[in-house]
Amino acid sequence: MFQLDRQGNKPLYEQIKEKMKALIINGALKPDERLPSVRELAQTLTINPNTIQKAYKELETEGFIYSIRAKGNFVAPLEQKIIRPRRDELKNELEKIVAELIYLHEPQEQLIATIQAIYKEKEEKKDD
Amino acid sequence: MFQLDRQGNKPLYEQIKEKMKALIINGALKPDERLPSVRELAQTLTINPNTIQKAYKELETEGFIYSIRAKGNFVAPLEQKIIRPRRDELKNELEKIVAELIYLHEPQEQLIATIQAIYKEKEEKKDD
DNA sequence: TGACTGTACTATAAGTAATAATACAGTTAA
DNA sequence: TTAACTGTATTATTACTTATAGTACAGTCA
Repeated sequence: MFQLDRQGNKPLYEQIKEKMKALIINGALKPDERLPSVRELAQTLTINPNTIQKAYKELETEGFIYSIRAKGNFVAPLEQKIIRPRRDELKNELEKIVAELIYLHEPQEQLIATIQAIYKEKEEKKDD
Repeated sequence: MFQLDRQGNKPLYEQIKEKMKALIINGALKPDERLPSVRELAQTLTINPNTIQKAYKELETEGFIYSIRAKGNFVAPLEQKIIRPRRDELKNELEKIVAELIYLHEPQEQLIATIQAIYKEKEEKKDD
């Protein structure tokens, strides 16, 4: 499914969160699709089940997945009420990055071309 | 100069790094301008000088400031050889954010308008 | 029934973050 | 030259975080 970096950079549970989020966002995991169980994924990645549990728990509070006791963890369909605040957060992070790119003299046209390329790529790969 | 959030969110030294970076990036601190001394800033923020020192040290290894022993820490002028790798890092982070914005159905035109607005704002405020 | 699920709890070890107190050596202005 | 400032380094201590380990409980389901 994915691999982790053990060289003490980021905490393992943070890495798991990021990887899972990426799979959900790029559509590799569909809404209501089941995630690997905590024990299963722990064995695959050879880490402790508690670490997976921590990652899943935070993904749930952030609205990316939901969990059903004794059945599993599942990809949460997009909820309208989550969109607005999350979009605002993302735009805030975006502004910092763009500000630094401007500081590095990134031309406006070039950055916009980059954005358009990302949209085009996602448009082509979407199959949901 | 700025304030810190003591409610255990992010480490203090990380917050200091971010705030200083922001001041450098938006031009509030000019190249070769002197930063507050570690003891001075520590007193202002009522935190430990070692915490400031840690932040400054990392800002130096990241190329944002340089330090002269017994004189102070200073804003580093932009170095050509730093630009390329840093720009690549930023574009990488940018791609993750844009991917999530697309997941949240942000229209391409709207995102581009946001980017243009940021450029316009920075253009107006630039006085270096 | 048996094997799977999520969840909870306790304990332990290692690492990180922050504070505190000193110390040393170079700069600079009075 | 002195006094007050600079960055830097070191050691110690405390609290928190990260990760592991083991165990347990209750619900699901073939």
